[in-house]
Amino acid sequence: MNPTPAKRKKSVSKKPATGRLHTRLSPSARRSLILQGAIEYFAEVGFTGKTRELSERLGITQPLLYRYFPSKEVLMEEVFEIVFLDSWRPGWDRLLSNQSIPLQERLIEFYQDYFEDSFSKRWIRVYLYSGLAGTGLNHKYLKMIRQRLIDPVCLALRAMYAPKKNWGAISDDEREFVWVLHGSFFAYAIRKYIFIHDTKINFKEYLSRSIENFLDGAKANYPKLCP
Amino acid sequence: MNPTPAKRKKSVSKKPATGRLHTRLSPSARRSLILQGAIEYFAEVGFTGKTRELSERLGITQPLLYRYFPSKEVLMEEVFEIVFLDSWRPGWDRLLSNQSIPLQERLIEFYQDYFEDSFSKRWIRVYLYSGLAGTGLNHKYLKMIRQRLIDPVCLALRAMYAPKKNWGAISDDEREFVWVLHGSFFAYAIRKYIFIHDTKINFKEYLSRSIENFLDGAKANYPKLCP
DNA sequence: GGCTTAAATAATCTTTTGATAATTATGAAT
DNA sequence: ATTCATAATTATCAAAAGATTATTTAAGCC
Repeated sequence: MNPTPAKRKKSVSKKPATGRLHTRLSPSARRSLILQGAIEYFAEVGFTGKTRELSERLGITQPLLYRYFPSKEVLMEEVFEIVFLDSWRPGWDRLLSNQSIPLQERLIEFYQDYFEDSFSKRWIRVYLYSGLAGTGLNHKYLKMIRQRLIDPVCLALRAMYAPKKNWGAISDDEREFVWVLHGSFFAYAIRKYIFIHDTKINFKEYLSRSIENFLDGAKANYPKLCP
Repeated sequence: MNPTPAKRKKSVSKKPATGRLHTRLSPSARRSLILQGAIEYFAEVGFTGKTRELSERLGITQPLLYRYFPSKEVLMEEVFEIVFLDSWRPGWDRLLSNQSIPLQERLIEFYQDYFEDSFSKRWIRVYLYSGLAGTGLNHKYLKMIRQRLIDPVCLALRAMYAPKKNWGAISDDEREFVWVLHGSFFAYAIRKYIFIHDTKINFKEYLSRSIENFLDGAKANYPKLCP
């Protein structure tokens, strides 16, 4: 039996300067702030991150999160959704299919952007955490990459190296051929940002060299994929 | 105030067949069993897995884990250690440097093994969890791969495609060239086992095609890496 | 078979953390 | 300035999960 129910320490206001104890925002503004903070936070610490810590960073109380998101899981799902699906620049579709530029240059430009946006320190952890957590979003993401990146590159390779062949629908073998390139960059990002593997290379040179090497191989081997 | 301290239900023995309530093993035997079970368990569910669940699988009580490992973290670290460092078959060193076999065949054979052992459903999650958790083991692992795989392949590429050039020490540019191949397979494993991406391809053909494509590119581009 | 050691268990503690209920106080409308 | 709807807080719950203590019991030894 506790003798006295241990009176709580008087809470010290975290914004002492202003007279207001807290700011009152419109629901949409607050919701958006929370979401942005959550992306930031989960990207950094992973999805085992704690709601209390998140709220602290946001400068709000933990229960307030629950006013805007019914559960941590729902909040996480919205973060996934944004990171996975809203991270494709619309211009990339045009770029990748733009036949007036050599494929090599298209790929270099695309991957320079893509490393800034997606294969970045900011996102790469989210991808992996999401994958490990087994959310269904992975499939949506892979499907998007297939439709907007893999398949267009397949078509470009056909046009470049075997334009006269009688190709049917794009096969999984062709797709895997292109995934090799994409995967090698994905793995590079993991090594760099997850495994913290530092190398003294010129990134831009690395990029063009990898792409050039890929295309040189493709010239010899992609045509063989025609049934 | 609870009226009566709620007598616990009489526990039902989980091994009812035998007369013994539990088996008594030597410390080393029990420890080893726990470690094996932990590898199995954490590989399956990740390192957010629960000690209670692990103990249940092992057919022992949860506190018994603490008799052999002071904390869950220490147990996890031992699992990492085994998975990362004890997973290199000694024969691979000889295979990769065996100049009497074409490099292409050496690589195919190596990666067939490596996909069985390391880039397997069993291990790939452990790699990623360990990386995300930021254990120091990543560096040891990368160093091992560099010394035993990347560098030997670099030397083989030099010997094959530019034997007369005057190479110095292996450069990071050369290493990254080879990491592209390794990374593309790593990414393939992640797609397959983490993102559960199913493709209808013949794996062995995929493997040889990727390696062939890599080597065809290397023939044209690896010599350019000579300073 | 009885004795003893320590392997193993049962019971329990404690901390962490997601979530809810009750209360306060902000800022727009009047 | 007063009112009032609701944004935000304080206080609290409840379950989960790592860890500890006290007790039981299996197996080697005489």
